[in-house]
Amino acid sequence: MRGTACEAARETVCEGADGEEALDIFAQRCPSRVMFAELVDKWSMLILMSLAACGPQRFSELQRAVGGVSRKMLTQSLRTLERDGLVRRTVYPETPPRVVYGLLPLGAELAELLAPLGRWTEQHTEQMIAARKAFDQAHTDG
Amino acid sequence: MRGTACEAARETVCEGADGEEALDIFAQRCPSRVMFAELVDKWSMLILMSLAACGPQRFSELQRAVGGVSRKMLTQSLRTLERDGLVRRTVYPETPPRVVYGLLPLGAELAELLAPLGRWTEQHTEQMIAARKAFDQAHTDG
DNA sequence: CCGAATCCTACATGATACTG
DNA sequence: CAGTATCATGTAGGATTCGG
Repeated sequence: MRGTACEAARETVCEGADGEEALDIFAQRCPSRVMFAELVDKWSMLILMSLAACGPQRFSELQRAVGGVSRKMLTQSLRTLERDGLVRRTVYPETPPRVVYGLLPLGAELAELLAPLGRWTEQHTEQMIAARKAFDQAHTDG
Repeated sequence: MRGTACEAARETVCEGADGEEALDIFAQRCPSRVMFAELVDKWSMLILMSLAACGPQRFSELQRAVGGVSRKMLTQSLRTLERDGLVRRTVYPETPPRVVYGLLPLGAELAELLAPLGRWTEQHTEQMIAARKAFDQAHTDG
């Protein structure tokens, strides 16, 4: 509930001197907000969901699984996920090299929250498109 | 589970001629993917979460609640949410004008999936920052 | 096969000023 | 108060090329 007073001082520097629990994604400069902004990235979320649904995958498998992702964005997103402790990168020194990405516990936890979001989107896409169409028609008389 | 074969043809045009259930956020050109990419927007998600946590709010209240959002982005995000049937905009023709935004059922549903995501982020921010620090140190010898 | 490094463009976003 | 319009710009992200 974000505390008792929703309209209260939200400009708290997000980390009180003594009180804990001060991390707040609604606070502009809070580390939580920064992390949140990074996590709610299209590619990162799809990657996590794919790894959760299909298990560890190679780079090229992931690129095929996540439709439309470029090598650059895939690499970049995987790096960030690895850096934050969500994904583990394993290199098998063969020739040609084989690299496998898998979820760490932290990433698996997060992926469990993401899956419902993905399902919900698929199940309500038509409804939202219909709403959009209605909205656009109602505003045709501009 | 994304069907049985995870490595199967993901390039399905996302909408079979007869079969339903074809909406797939992993498919590049699927309407679901487009919607998904729109929904996982930093500002939109924070707005939905704020409305869910604090109830209907005025424009300026929302701007204060969602730290760092500009009027432009707030307006733009609210328009999209309204267009997609997630948020309702109510104008009270007073002077000065009063405009209140509230969740429609569809938006409330989605917000329920978003709240855990926000909490999880706040609860694991420190852990991710620690992982990041460790990662960066391990790669200092580059 | 798995990336890193460059280059380059379009769009997202902020800043600012104006309106009803 | 609640926007809209315009301009400026940074950067996300695609295309391409090179390396291990």
